[in-house]
Amino acid sequence: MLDAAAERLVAQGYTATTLREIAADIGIKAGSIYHHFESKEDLFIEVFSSGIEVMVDAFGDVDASMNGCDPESDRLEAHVRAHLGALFEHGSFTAAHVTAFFTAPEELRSAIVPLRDDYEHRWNALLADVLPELDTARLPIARLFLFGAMNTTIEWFDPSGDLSLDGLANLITVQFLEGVHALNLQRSSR
Amino acid sequence: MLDAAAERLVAQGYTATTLREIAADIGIKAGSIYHHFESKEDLFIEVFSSGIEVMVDAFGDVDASMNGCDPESDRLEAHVRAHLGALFEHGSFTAAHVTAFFTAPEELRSAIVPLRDDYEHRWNALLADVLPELDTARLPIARLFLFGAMNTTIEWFDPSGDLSLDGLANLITVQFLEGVHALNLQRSSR
DNA sequence: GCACCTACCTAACGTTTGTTAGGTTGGCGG
DNA sequence: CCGCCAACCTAACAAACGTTAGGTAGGTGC
Repeated sequence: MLDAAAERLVAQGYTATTLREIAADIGIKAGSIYHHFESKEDLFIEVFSSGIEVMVDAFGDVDASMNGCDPESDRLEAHVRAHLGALFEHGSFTAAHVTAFFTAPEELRSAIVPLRDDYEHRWNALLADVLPELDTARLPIARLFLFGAMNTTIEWFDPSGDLSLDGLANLITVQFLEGVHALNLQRSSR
Repeated sequence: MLDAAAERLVAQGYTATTLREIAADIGIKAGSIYHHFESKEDLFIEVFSSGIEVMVDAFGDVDASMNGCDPESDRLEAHVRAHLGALFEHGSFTAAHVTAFFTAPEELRSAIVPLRDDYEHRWNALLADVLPELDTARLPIARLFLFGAMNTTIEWFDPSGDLSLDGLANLITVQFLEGVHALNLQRSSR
């Protein structure tokens, strides 16, 4: 049922997704949803936080399997791969979160923001490790660049096409790292 | 009225934006909208195509003022600056298009897609000029990377903050160009 | 076999939505 | 001064929405 809700979210956004549709998708009636959730908002809070949980878990797995000995760029690439994996390989929860979060009402969003912040802080810490030469004030911007590159892939990337998820992760990582590197050179030479 | 509709679109998405809200914003009643547009869908088709028109006009202005003699990287940066200008300096039309397009029903979207394609083709041609060494098969992906970087700025960039739009355009352009350059080196050395 | 609980259903409620038919106003052209 | 038309209004319509009250089927524990 959470799965069905997530898929509808990706396709239609929050307001356009009706409880009757979700109920029909899983073969029950709309009223029965209220036996499991208190309200529509409550249901989608669960969907959105599951989306973050998938990302956080993927992040933690990479952290556990690569404890510092690899080159930093490989570590970053593994995390990029994990984030893309959360988007494309673990149901629609993360995809729903990335595409539909801003279509949800404000009250719902503010219940989710703390979880989002946690995930973003982890990435900030990671980027501070990988890019020690980067001005800390520029760190959030660098993260937003990387998130932008990763998250917009759901609008065009096809996992069954020529380019694999591994390949895409490598593309994004190299493009990002070299870009930031070039920016640093440009700034320090002025 | 189109302005009011665009602002609501950015804030709430398609389905959550009601005709009564738009009417109230400009001081009329909902029924009166039908004197100017045939339907809600019709109204928002106008909003979305205005959003593209702003982008296309900005693109054309840059093309007219920089006819080939500048270094290609400056030309690209000018186009990036123009795209960001369309997002932040010319009302909410383009912003509405970028944020809310996927929240609109399919029938509406398919009426807009041809205009979108036209704009994307222009960028493909531009990138082919600026990056002649890039494999043409990789060109659409490079464009999507660049679009991702530019378009996600509406979720975080504050034009009145420390970083100016000129500065942001430079950041994105350098990051993009160097990133693509590095990817080419990596591929050709294998 | 009785009580109980979970999971569902039916049927409706009040509200809001896009939309429409018909009426009112004010200004402009002749 | 009359006719006309654009721009707006009022008032309602059917449909769809989230939500709720009350009822039913089936399984479990005692």
